[in-house]
Amino acid sequence: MKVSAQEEYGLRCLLQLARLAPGESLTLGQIAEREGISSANTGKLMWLLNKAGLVTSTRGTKGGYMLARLAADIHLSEIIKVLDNSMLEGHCKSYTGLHETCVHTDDCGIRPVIISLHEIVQSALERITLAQLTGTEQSAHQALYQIHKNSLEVRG
Amino acid sequence: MKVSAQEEYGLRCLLQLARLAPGESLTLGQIAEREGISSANTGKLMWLLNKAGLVTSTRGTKGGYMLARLAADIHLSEIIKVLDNSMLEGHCKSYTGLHETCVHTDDCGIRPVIISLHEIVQSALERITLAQLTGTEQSAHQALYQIHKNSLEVRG
DNA sequence: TGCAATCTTGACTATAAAGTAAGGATTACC
DNA sequence: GGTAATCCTTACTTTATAGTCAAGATTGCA
Repeated sequence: MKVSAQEEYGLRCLLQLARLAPGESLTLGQIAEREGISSANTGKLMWLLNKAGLVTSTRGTKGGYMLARLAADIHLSEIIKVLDNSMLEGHCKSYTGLHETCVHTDDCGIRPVIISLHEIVQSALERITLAQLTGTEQSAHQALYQIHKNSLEVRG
Repeated sequence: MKVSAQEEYGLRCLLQLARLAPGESLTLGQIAEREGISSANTGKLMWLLNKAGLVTSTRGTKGGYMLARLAADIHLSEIIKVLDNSMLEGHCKSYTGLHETCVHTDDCGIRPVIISLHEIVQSALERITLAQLTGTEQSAHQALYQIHKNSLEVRG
């Protein structure tokens, strides 16, 4: 259970764009340099983000990438979904009903756990926007920590 | 961000053992058959779980696997940790301080998010025991859903 | 128009995760 | 002791993920 490379670096690239002043843009090379990854790899990620409508791109000289919306309107849940929307694709195919001979269809104690985990993570990601991550490291951490702490307090 | 195959099937194998009456055990072949995966693969998973002290094994005729503790004393957090304890091993090596030239050391907006996500998931897994999963599908789901719902209610 | 800068696309390679196979070691039973 | 059942261990194969490369398409500018 880990954040994939694609998720992490894609999010990093978006964060670079979110830190720009309004109207500014960055080229592939600039993003790649700031993130310390190759242009080729960055290109692949930006293509995904562009296809999903999270960024806009312009080609040719003076081209580059910008966020398609305000950073405050882009939630982490949407970003993660674009970069790897497969958390619910369990290895047991019965989740999606595709594999009818699966031995777990009747008495599966695992599926509800995976579904609940997905909901918990998703609801945390829905509460954080790109804009919140552009602040200091401390403020971003506090925002998420608050969510975590809340869930602890209620249970006692 | 998904549950790995090793995590899912390892958990499934433990659940088979948790459903046994006290003193009963299952062989590799029996576990494999019930889970619909190969004996070879099951053997690898059980070896991991045995090494970590979650199950005990006896060799030879009449051998097999049992839980090393009561199912009510085994929390999902421990199981996941054994099967894939790498959620915090981010792709950016600055998380662990291993990669000193990482461009993100000073101004990393991502690390706190990953750390917080880890804490949120971990705290949910700490609240669920294997015993809770042996009940009906409904009861297990409800246990986790409650945690999720609590975190929502506090935020309003 | 021609050139340079840029994004786009598809095929390729490398690395990590998952799964398989086979022989060795241990135990129970006769 | 011998034999059959079982777990243990290492090496191998397959598959999925990550990352790279090179050629193509679009744009701005002289």
